[in-house]
Amino acid sequence: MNVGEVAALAGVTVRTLHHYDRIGLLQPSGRTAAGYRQYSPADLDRLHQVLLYRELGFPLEEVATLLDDPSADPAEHLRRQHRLLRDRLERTSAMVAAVEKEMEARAMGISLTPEERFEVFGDWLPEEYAAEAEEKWGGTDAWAQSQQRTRAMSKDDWLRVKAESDDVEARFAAALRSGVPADSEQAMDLAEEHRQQISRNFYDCSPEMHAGLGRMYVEDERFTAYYERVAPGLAQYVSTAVQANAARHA
Amino acid sequence: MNVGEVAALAGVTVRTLHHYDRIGLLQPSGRTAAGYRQYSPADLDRLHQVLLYRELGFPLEEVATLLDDPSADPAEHLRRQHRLLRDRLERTSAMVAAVEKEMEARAMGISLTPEERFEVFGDWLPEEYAAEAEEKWGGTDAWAQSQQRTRAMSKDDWLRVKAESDDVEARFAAALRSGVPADSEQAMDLAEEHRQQISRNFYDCSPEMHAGLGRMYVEDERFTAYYERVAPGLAQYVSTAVQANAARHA
DNA sequence: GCTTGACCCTGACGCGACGTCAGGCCCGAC
DNA sequence: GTCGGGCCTGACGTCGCGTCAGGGTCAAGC
Repeated sequence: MNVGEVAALAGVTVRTLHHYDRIGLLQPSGRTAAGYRQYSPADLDRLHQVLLYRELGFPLEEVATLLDDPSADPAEHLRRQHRLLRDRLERTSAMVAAVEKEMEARAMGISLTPEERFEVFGDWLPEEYAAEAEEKWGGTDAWAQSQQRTRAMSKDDWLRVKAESDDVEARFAAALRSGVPADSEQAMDLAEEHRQQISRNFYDCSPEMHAGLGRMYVEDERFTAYYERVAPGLAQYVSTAVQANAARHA
Repeated sequence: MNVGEVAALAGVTVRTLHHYDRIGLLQPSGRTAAGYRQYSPADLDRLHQVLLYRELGFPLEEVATLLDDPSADPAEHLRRQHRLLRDRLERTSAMVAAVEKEMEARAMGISLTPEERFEVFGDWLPEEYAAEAEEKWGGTDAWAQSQQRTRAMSKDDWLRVKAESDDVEARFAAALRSGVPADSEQAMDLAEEHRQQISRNFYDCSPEMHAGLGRMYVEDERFTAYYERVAPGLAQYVSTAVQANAARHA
């Protein structure tokens, strides 16, 4: 195969293959009389490895040493790639969860601290700054800001949305008071209503996402506090109902 | 907050913040008399957005236009980020699955085509090259190569491993012949043995991974063919048993 | 009040991984 | 034989910073 074909197959540009050739990362095993690069199956194999490691963020030079290490068999590469990909999967889900949390916080008018927001990034040097920064501007105008931001919605819209969610919360509280089990059909129906309300007014909320939110309601104190202010025990109640409802939809 | 603190909090270098300042992507809202950069909570907020979009692969200039677009409220950013992150999650799982498939193919001595290997990369221009390249060197020495590669294992080791898996396959076939249901305890025990064999000899194979392999045995014709050669109906049988076993372990 | 060490500033150059011409050769189809 | 598409080799440009160099700032301790 010549460069153009390989490039098309692998989804890279010809220039990239030229580059890999020049830096010695992937030298085609042959050339035609006219000097055309000729790639063998083994070359493609190597290219595949290169692209995987590149995708995983390795600098090309390191990729070269990895692949040229004679003491590393292909199975070892696969195991390493597998491990790294799973790490990445985990990190990405953490980021997804963080974004979902932020969305829900906005919807409920709760504002997160900067520390939390950055949590999913750096390579976490914890405490240290946490306390210090908390001091520095823990109780500023964050709420007002958050409120103001939601002003993609008009004030009327916002009031309507607020009324809607107040309504569901009140009915949740009533169910809790009258002893309706949190995993009963009635409670699950309320949860479903809650989910659809979020989807309509804020962001598309799948049952799985909703279950995640449910867990958060009891794990994050601010969300807990939000519901506990409506009625004691409500956070746990809503959490259970929401998760039961998600299980029902699975 | 001054640069050092922000950098530590966000997990970036001071130089990065300098850079973002100069290109106008994130200009701190204030300076001290001595010229020290002073970052406000709103600045941190913006930095957070910047880092998210950057992580998602946007060039900084585009990030700036996104964030400066006055017609885009924060909720829209969250929705977009959420969407992009889920795409990424999907792509990463696809890559994980591809690596697992490759590992299993190696373990079973099956070799994949280059097209398949690259499938998870490019932005897929399908057919077109597929047929052509298949022609070009569909039936080369790939098998021999693959065998040779596994020579991180000595020949003796390989024979032992092969004997082990032949044994389990034979017992699967026997169970199938004597009418033992594929989701019976007996079949699941065989599946579990299969899983542990893989883990011992090739790579750490969780029940979920094993279930994925099980699906592949009936979805990919080459894996199907492998088992069908041992006994007709065995691919489906093993697949069912493996998935049942995985469900039992969940 | 003065030193000291940690932190901050602004250039300015360097680098990795290519993108993007420019100028020219090659090759199969008509 | 010529024409369009593909290939070649420089060589310069770009993006997102890393890495000094040379110099001011700030709080702590003496």
